[in-house]
Amino acid sequence: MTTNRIGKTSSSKSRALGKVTLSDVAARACVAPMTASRAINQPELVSAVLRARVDKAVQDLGYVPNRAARALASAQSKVIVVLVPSLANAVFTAVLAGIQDALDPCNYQILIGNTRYSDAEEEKLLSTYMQSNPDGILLSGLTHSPRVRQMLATSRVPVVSMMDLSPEPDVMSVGFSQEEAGYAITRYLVEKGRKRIGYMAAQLDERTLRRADGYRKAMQEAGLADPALEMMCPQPSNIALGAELLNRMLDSVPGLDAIFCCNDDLAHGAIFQCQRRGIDVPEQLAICGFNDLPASAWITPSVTTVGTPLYQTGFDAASLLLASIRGNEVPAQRIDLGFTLVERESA
Amino acid sequence: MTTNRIGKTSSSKSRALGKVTLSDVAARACVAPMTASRAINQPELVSAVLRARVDKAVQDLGYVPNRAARALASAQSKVIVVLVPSLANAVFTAVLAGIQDALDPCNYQILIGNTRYSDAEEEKLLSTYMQSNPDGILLSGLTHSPRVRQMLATSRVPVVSMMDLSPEPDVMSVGFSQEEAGYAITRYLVEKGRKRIGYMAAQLDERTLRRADGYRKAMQEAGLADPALEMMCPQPSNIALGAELLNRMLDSVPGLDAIFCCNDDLAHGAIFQCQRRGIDVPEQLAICGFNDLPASAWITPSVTTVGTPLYQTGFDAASLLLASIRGNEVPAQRIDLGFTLVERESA
DNA sequence: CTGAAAGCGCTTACAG
DNA sequence: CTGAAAGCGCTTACAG
Repeated sequence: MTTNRIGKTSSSKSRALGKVTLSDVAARACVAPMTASRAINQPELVSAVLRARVDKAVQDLGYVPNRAARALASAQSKVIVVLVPSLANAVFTAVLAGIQDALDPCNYQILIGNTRYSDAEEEKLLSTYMQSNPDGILLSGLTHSPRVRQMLATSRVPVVSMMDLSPEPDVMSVGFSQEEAGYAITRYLVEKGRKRIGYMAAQLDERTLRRADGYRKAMQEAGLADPALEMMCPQPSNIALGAELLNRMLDSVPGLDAIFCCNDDLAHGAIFQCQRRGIDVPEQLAICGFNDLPASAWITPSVTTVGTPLYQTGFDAASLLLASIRGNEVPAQRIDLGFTLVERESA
Repeated sequence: MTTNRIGKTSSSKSRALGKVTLSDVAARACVAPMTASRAINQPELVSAVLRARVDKAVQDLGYVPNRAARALASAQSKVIVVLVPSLANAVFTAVLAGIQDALDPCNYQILIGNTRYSDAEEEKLLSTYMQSNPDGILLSGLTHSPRVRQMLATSRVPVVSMMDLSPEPDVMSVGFSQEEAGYAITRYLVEKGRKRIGYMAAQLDERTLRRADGYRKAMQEAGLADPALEMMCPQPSNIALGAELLNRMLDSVPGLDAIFCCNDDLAHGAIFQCQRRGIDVPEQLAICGFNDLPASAWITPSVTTVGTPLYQTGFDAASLLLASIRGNEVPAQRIDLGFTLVERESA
């Protein structure tokens, strides 16, 4: 009941935070700091009486453990670093939701880094986050700069790559084959009888390029390949760019009758622009997207696209990382979550 | 050139991370640890000769500072906590982008917490993050649970609230008046001659409710108020819900000739559904959104909405927090960034 | 089940 | 400009 601090030991001398420490709790509970520590972190190892005294002291004093001190003493940070190339892109916020749900029960602190599709940013973020001695790292994609690879290697911290599958057996990865997905959707258009199928890509990150590989493979097999059909644009992907690139492709590619957009944003922009220009989709021009973002089901015409396991990728990648951190039998080094073809009105 | 570790002192006994420490660097550079620390953190205080020796040792050894140790010794975490109610919502990723840009040069570590619009989650996240002794906190919104307010008060950490303006003089806040914005867009519809103006809201977070206040005020002033015009739905906001709520409002509100949607997602869904049902927007039904998300300019009809200073809110809130942390003259406790009416085709 | 000692890796505060 | 000492708040490793 009483709230005056009996036995407060931490002097308010110099560097202290002036906060309640474990020693304060211990003093008030009349136990050793060690016992207070156990009562809080491994209560089953402490007798009921002392545990109750410590609990009460924690309450009375409003004790908040100091994470830095614990990390230092235990050499365990309870930090997991997640690096994504974008937060503006709904793709990665969906992945993040899965990660959060998987990590939530385990009391890890998640350090989210936004690399903005830049190797230099990734290096900078990683080297900063390495100072926190993360217990594990979640990375987007398979290809990284030499410096990043080196930091990862020397740190010996478990790493799981998300979004694509690694061919290397010792790399943990969760996602699906970007190339196969690109192949599948192109194949779909070919089977619909389309002949002049364009590929509209932005950002040109590694996933976009893998999808392009799949696209090319399908086009070659069908005898429809033509470099003029590819519109590769390094700018960030968004709706406005989709509209612009549609104009450009229409101008530069004679006979164009279908477009595979490397993501849904671009497809939305292309479809909106077709509406404005009075181009009938899919009659005159079939348009496909990628990732099946929420709007794709609602736009008129609704968007044929590739459904990708975004949330599940995050969830499974985090779970795999957790297993690896705990030294458990890792269920699989490589989790292929697959993808689905979502057939709608636009193609 | 040589890379064998002369003078490596950290024994690989028990708890150590087995990593290179400041002492290792100091030993290799033949200086005291203190000097090595200075050479790294305040190089201007160290002679050029020693600085060079330390730099070389850092390079040779691949030294990575231990953030936990520094935090503990200096009582400064260099951590800033950011709590947002959603990451799926583009509104908050835009705010986050501003925060990142403002904090980027200052070497702060950003801890992003997703409260999922839940007070309980907010409490849990905050109490976890408090263990990191943050130097500052960025919060979304003005209203928080008693426990959150208490944690904030006892910690004495600087806090800036984002998204709305606080009436209290001692609360730092950056954003704009949600109520005035709701009033302004409703007023706009009134002046367009609309009589039966509905309010479509989801999530029902505090901002949505303030906008409702503004809506009601405008409707009352115009003598058009009618509770039947309000569709308040606590579910999370998204396009699908916008479509569904449109159906419900059309069924339940006779004579409805306009809708102010509490955000653009809802407006998009409503417009898509109107397209499907063959309802002419804005001829038969005017539709307005809120926040001016990228798609709003591209949908047909393009969406009349309220442009809000999302990025700038994040940037200015972070800057204000930084100033407050540094104990600088805080330029203003309350930064009103205003909003704009974006007139397009849908209303 | 409980606790005294030592130490995690760094920085503050001081002395030279 | 440089450094020896002490300490940040906690946990490991050990002893009882």
